[in-house]
Amino acid sequence: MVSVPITRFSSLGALKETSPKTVATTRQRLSPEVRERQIVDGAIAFFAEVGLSGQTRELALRLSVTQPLIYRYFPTKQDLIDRVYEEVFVGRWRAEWSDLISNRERSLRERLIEFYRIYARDVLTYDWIRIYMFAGLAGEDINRRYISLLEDQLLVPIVREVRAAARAPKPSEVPVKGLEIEAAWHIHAAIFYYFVRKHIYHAKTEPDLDAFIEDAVDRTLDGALAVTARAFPET
Amino acid sequence: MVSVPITRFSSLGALKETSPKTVATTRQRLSPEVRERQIVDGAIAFFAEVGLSGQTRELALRLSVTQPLIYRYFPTKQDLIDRVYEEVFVGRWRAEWSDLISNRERSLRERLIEFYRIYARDVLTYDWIRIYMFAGLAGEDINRRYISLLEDQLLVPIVREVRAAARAPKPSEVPVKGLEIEAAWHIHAAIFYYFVRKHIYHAKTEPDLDAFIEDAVDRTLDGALAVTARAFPET
DNA sequence: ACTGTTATTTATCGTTTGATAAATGATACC
DNA sequence: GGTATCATTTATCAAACGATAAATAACAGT
Repeated sequence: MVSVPITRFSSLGALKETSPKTVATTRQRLSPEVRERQIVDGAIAFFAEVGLSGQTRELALRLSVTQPLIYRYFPTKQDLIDRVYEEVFVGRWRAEWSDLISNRERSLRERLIEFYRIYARDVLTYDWIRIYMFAGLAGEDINRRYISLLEDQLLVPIVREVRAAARAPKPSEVPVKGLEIEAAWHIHAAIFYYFVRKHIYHAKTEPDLDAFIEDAVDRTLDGALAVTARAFPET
Repeated sequence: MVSVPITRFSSLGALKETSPKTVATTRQRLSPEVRERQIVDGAIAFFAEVGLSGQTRELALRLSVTQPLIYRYFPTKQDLIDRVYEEVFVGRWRAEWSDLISNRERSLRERLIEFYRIYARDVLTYDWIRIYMFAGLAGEDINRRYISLLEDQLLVPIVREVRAAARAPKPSEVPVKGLEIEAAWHIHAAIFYYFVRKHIYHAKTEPDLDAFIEDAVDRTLDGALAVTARAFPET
């Protein structure tokens, strides 16, 4: 009931050294570009932590900004969420990763290990995996679109390489079965689930990430090769 | 503003045939046990679908009941959520599943296939996997407790059996490494992730579940055996 | 058939929350 | 240094939402 005057201060350090005469307990006027960037970044971290039903007031509090200011930059909360989706999901996939998988100058094992090291570092972050899961549970089609991308750009190439490594016929000769795609998913699932346990369940995980990825690729690739070789006994 | 009288009717068919003289557009008085059961079941389905931030009013609507009635059975919404957790998570794990894994009268492959067929049917349902993920994202410790249970009752036994099948030393002789537990997680992840794709992302998945499970066990177990055998070359 | 019990509903409260309008003040420009 | 611009804040609204109190009616027991 009693409106307590909240002492605000910049929690972001010096974003822009504008006449630091006083210790900025006063209002801070930033350029729209900088402020928008700050709101989007804050929203990503905030929604990743508490979910997309997090309140704009609490987000504003974390940004050390008043809640209506957010509405100057984003007309509705949904607009902000859409921007977060765009920011987090669009453009994280690198086209060159398909080439990395398909480059037969190195062993498939090495290629997969290198790919998943990069993918773990650049994609499977705390923010990404949580927002991805929140979006999935909310029924957004972003997940399905991303899965389509993965199948085209990652899983199908992996199946092709597994076939080649197992000296099995090319996909152009013998069509890819659904279970072979699922097998490629197994490799992916091993890595993905590790980060689900880490970032969503906050469970204990193997601390040596490089060793884990190497081991995960070894085991799941061995299995995929063995079953594929068994399915195509003749060369 | 205008309070529209909502025409209610029993959407549950005949729960209890109490003098079906009229077609029950009137208020239905159930025994507390039956009503509570109905609310809990409805809450499980409702929260699984829309998340734990779903509104009690909408839940009541789905139950064809008024919102305050829920509060007669559960003092707060959190109490209802806790009850949902208890109902969904507690007691779904069967103690005999550990024995199933450890029973060497059959091949490990067969045991794992049978276990995961049962586990998929009894545990990895739409309701369970979604509420489990919602709870994880909300930071509930239920997930961590469940993971501890899984490690003790499932993963450690699997590692023991993999060691035996690969003619490697027993865990009592050579301690289990973190990566071996992770390898057991790979098997689990393959199955689990299939249902995440199905129930959370609503993505297309292999329609033949039995075939999928058999194949998944084949591939991931092959990999686990190969790496374990490689790690212990001598018998 | 009458009556007491209590399951259920109607009405409503107080807070939360997304969103808007008006007031304020920091900065750029002359 | 004065002034216009507009980024930011203060004040507030309306709907949503959890929760409570009082009224109503279904059923059991006599």
